[in-house]
Amino acid sequence: METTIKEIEIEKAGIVLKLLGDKTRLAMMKLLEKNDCCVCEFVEIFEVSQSAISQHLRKLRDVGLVKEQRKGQWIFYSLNKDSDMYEMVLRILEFISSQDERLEELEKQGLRISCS
Amino acid sequence: METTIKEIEIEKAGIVLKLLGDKTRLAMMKLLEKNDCCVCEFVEIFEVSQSAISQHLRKLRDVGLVKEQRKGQWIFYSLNKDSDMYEMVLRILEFISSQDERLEELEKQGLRISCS
DNA sequence: CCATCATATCAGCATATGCTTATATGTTCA
DNA sequence: TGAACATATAAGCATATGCTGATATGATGG
Repeated sequence: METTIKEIEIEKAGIVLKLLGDKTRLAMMKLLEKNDCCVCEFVEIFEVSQSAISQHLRKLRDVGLVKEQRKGQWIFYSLNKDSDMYEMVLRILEFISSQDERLEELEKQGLRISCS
Repeated sequence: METTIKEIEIEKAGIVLKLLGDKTRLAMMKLLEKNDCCVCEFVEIFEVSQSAISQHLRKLRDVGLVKEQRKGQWIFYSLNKDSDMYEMVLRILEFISSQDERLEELEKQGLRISCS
């Protein structure tokens, strides 16, 4: 049973692929595939400043790949399933090796608990 | 019947996605999905210099996404089916709208014939 | 061999990108 | 309200990227 593929204009696809073409953003998206994450978790996981994380998330949000949901003090990000690009993004992420060890590492350090 | 997906290290996938994240390269790859093309065809299709095309092709070749085959004066490029990335690339290209009108346009102008 | 065509490479430039630091905004809780 | 925490934004900088024009390399055919 073939699923129908929603074709995407090349300009739009190019924008999405460029976004995914950054190692940090790609890892963020792969993490979001399985777990919603808050900004502070990303900051712990990736060795960049909170500002850098925030800027990455904004780019992803600006093209509709992720959405945010505030929970009190924290803002949780998740994949935007309503995006035209969602299907393509999922297909791409299937090829990416899991990044969950990064989360588990956090868990061990007790850093994940802070946001839940 | 599910096909097994070959997972890719995130660094490597990032490199490929970044390459595909350029509109010109993405269109080139989409064209190559269905047709081998020589450099001069790309030059006619895209409104950039021969130098620019050559540089794009080099990048694609350097990471193994395409391969070249000389035929006399011309060099024909094709997708490299032996690449670790081939499967992922195909999956991505499935989502991209066809670029074949560009080739047909060439055909009309009689420019395609020159390279065959 | 030389002119011509096809392609690659080099050098330089303008713009895009990703990062940091500093600062602003928003939320919680005493 | 004010301190502390979470997140976003602004400004500035270094590097990456894509392009052009000039030139080099390689093949063809008289």
